[in-house]
Amino acid sequence: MQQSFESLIDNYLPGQSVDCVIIGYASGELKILLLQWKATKRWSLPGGFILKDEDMDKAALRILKERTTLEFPFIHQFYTFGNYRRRDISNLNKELAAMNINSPKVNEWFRQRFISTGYLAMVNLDKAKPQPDELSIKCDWMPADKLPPLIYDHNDIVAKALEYIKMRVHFLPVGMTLLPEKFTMNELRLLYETILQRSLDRANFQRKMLKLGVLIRLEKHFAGNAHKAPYLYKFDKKMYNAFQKEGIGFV
Amino acid sequence: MQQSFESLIDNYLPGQSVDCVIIGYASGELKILLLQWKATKRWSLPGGFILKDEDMDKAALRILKERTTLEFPFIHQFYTFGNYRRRDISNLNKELAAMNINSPKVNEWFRQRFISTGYLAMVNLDKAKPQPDELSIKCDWMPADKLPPLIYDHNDIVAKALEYIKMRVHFLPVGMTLLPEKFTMNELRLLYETILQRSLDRANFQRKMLKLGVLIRLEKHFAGNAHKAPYLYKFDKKMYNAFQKEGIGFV
DNA sequence: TTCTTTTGTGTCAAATTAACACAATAAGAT
DNA sequence: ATCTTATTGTGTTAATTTGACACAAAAGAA
Repeated sequence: MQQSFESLIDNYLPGQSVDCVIIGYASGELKILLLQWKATKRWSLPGGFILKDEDMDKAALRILKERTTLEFPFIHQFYTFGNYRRRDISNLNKELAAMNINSPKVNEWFRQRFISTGYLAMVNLDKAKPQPDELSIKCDWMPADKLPPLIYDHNDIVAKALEYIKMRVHFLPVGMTLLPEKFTMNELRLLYETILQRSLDRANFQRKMLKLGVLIRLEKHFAGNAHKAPYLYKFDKKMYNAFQKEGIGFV
Repeated sequence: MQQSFESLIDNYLPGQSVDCVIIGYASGELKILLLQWKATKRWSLPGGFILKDEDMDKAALRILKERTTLEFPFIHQFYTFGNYRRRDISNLNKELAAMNINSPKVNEWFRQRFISTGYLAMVNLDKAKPQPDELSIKCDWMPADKLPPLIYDHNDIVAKALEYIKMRVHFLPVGMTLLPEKFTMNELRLLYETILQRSLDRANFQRKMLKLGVLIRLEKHFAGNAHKAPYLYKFDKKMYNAFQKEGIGFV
């Protein structure tokens, strides 16, 4: 590993990184995909570097794919973090030593100042299979509202991402990649409530969503419960995409 | 200049830049501050580089101050442009030659790939005094809706900035730095119409703005016209700031 | 059957929006 | 002084949206 990363360094743009906030959703909770580093046991966002001939967006997609083995139809760049002291590297030597890395080149690489751009991706937890990389001990989903302390400014990055998705949900449909293919109106509303951190009136939410025109009603879903069976819905991809492309759909 | 920039290069983060979209407002038009380069006569946004020990936000403020000799109470980072081929440097040699720059170091600097973060600032045109720098022939306000072709991807950067301010104006007060200290309700509404690119009902706009609570009504303004004199208003800075700090004031 | 729980839709007041109305008024014209 | 013109501040009213709650239908268990 040590060798391989050292040899890769020359392919990357120095000083630039991408950090991905991968949001998943399960059992009424937003989860964030985190890595735990072998050496330090500290948690961080999955991130990576940009190849010298690679668009930054493409780098984000590549990194996302590496971590989740999924393709993402939508990713959202939400902010770039450029504070001088955003990364605390005071323990870098120890950390690299603990990883058995003694290459001066690698040391120098991580010692640089990095400006990092945050990308948000959303994924259905059933589909995403976290893949810890060689430097990480674990790769796990953690509840967004009680994350452990993360390295550098990664807690700030997550906070910005959550703020960003909260903003989006106010005027754009959200859920395509967070929910399974078919879902009930209740599941969709619970997702919205989780994102917005407040409860929404069931009746009014349903009316509003149906009126928007991004949902297609499917067959009923008999869950075996002793009560009326809800309809299943799926997103009307054309409408959903149209909304996404409109960008911030004001005016 | 050539010498001085060459000597400055070592102080800057390589591959990183900041581009500023400085929006001004006058006579019912949004204007963008542009520079015209001596050598190529081509127009560009005012931009600059980030000092190695400088926060990126601070770099944006510094660059803005250099161009306008103003302090900005608010700047807004809106997007980071990281496409591999965003800068066309095919004529770089000619351009540098035309500027009498033959330093290989400077050549190499501009030949790098840059990832650039866009910052938006808004300024009252009466106050801002454009300062062409040594490499620029002109420094001028141009109407936002009919800009000349700009270098690199700067037209895209402006488009993103205009989209961003359009978004902001929907849920945050805008105008503090764009309008003079005192203004009429009509002037404020015209600004909003210019940003949103559509007309707004005069009566309803007035009611809504007053209800928001960010305006303080001042004395009447007798313009010497043969009709009823309008009130002047100023922003209630406390309220205005509160709105800004709430960030994207959703819930 | 009856009971429990959840769903889809209904209702209705309150708030907001959109469109237009109109008297008040500043200053020039008569 | 009075009339005229253009613009302003506020009023009105219908249409639409929002928020809160109501209620019958329905699925399965008791």
